[in-house]
Amino acid sequence: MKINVTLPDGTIREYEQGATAMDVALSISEGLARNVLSAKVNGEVRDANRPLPGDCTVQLLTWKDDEGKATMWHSSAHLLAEAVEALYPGTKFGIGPPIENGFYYDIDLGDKVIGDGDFKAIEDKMKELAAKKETFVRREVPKAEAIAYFKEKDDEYKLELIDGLEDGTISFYTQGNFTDLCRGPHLPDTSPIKAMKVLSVAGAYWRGDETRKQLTRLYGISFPKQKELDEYLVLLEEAKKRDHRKLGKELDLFTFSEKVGAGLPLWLPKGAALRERLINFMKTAQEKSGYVQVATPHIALKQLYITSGHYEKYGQDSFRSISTPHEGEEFMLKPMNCPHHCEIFASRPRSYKDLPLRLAEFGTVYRYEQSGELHGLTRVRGFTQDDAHLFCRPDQVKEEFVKVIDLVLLVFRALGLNDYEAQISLRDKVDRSKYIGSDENWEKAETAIIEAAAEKGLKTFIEYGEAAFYGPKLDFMVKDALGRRWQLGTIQVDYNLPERFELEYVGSDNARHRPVMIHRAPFGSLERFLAVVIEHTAGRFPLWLAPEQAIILPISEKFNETAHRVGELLKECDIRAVIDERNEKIGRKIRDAEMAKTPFMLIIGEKEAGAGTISVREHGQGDLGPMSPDQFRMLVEERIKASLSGAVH
RNA sequence: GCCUUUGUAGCUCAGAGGUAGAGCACUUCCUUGGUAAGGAAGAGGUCGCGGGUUCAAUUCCCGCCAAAGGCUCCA
Repeated sequence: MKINVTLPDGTIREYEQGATAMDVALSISEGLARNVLSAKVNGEVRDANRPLPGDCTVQLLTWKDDEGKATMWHSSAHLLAEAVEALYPGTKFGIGPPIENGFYYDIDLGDKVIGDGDFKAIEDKMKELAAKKETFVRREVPKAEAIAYFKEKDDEYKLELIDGLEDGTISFYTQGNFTDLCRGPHLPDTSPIKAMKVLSVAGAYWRGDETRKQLTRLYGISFPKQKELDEYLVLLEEAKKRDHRKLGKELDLFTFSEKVGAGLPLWLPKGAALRERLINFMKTAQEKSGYVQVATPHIALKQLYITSGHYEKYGQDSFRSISTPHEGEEFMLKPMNCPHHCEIFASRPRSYKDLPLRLAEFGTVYRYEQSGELHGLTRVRGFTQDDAHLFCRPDQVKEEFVKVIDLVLLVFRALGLNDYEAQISLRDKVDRSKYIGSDENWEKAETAIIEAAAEKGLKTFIEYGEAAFYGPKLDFMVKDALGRRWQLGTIQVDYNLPERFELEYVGSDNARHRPVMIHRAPFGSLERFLAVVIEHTAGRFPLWLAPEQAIILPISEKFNETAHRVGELLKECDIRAVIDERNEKIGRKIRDAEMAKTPFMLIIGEKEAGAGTISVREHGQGDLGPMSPDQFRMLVEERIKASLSGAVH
């Protein structure tokens, strides 16, 4: 009896009954067989050495495939566990899955505390075990046996996991002396795991539940070649160098003060200049798109948030309300701008002819994040949103969505964020009880979002059940220069607030209708967005955004006066330039300007002063030679135009 | 909030149970120089804050604050 195996290229090969994916690989080439980590059989990832189920399709997975990596890392997690058990007998094990970059294992070490000083020993043990080329043996076990095994080991975590499994679907994997409850799949043996590193240790609640015991989580990563591990470690170093907290300090962008409070960034002049530039950029773009600016105060009566529903939902996690000398009067720091904007909409009767009404505000909001949540500029307690609320008729949703997408893409282009996709978050397919708003409106909005995204040619994926209870949304996922993913730019449809604030407009039928509200923030928050921009550009901001576009470097103090004249000239053509008048040699001034990542250095000495030119040096590029100030102006204009190309409409 | 780690000059970091050090930055002077660090001198720290142990604490212990890596949640 033979079985037919269909390969991805469509060829069909014949094998003996009981053949494995590894046999398939071997029949193609030995080299391929060496690289096979697991295999996709009829679309399901399985062990490479597990017998094929009969006629099937087989896709061999190697390190090049995400699933292959996942197999490698999953097996590495088991290897980590084996090493930990060998070093710390009696350790209990939670779960140990592969993740986007590597793997982790949650363990309970009892009273033993593990720190980074212990990593080396664990890595050495892992290497020792991996080199033994231990086979991963899969075994299906009856539930009773599985329970007995982990009762013996006194591992309550595994027992709890088994408790949730059906008899007949339980499998164990064993490599060397370590046996784990596991669905798999795994590598044929431990030998492909050539280079590994324990990266960090952290606390993690069992099953992510704050009320349950906190386990020790060990993060690690592994590679088939030492060189790849080294490269990965270099990438981590690069990420560290680009860390916006570090660059923020080095480039004098922002700071924090214990006296002011955690999570409350203080913007220094250069950082504030970045913010201003982003705000002006967005204001200009929004004006073109028919937005109007509004302004609202930083506090409002608590009742406002009771009306909006935010108090009930988030009141506990907000700043405590502010009381006044007046008995019973309470204000709150505003955690969002939408209720205020709703009241602006409601301030007078609205006609369908007024819609869409697009209210925009760079509104600073305050939210009490838990202390452990704070992180540089990406997670703060006070931040400024490039917020706007579009009040429109249900039939206008799609058109507005298209326009907002344009705005988001404009931002991405202007900052060189060219790798992105959009997540369309829709209702749960089955359970619709948790959503408010009529079925008809939801369908209209969901279709509108899908169509708008398609019209703009966005690369999208749909997530069912990810919509907010008050409406569907579109979120942009952006990859930065180091390939890290960020969620930026969100557009949300909201049926809830217009309902709660009883917003109405008069339709062409002279009847009252409820408007649909769209929340949108292309930057999200200026703080978080700048953090991403800093890390994406490594502090080398696009010319249009750079706080200082040029620095004038006189060769000696004799030319400071000429430098000032040039400075005035540049100011007149809106080029932001400063002068380094220090009593230092030119080499020193250049070095400092390079370190400060100033885009252009303009050198002025005897030659230039005589010829009425400036010698231009570009950051990271070197000397561009002498040119007239006017030529330099054109160069700057060209560069800005190029970096905003397509961004100007 | 919880777990692990950390907190010494503006920055990066060394150090030790007997009340502190380097480099850079800063100030002054010399130098007036051509594409990534010129030279000299000087100033600068209650060693995160508060308690405890000790003859003596910045060092050891406890508490708090802040930061880092995670967990959880997110309008």
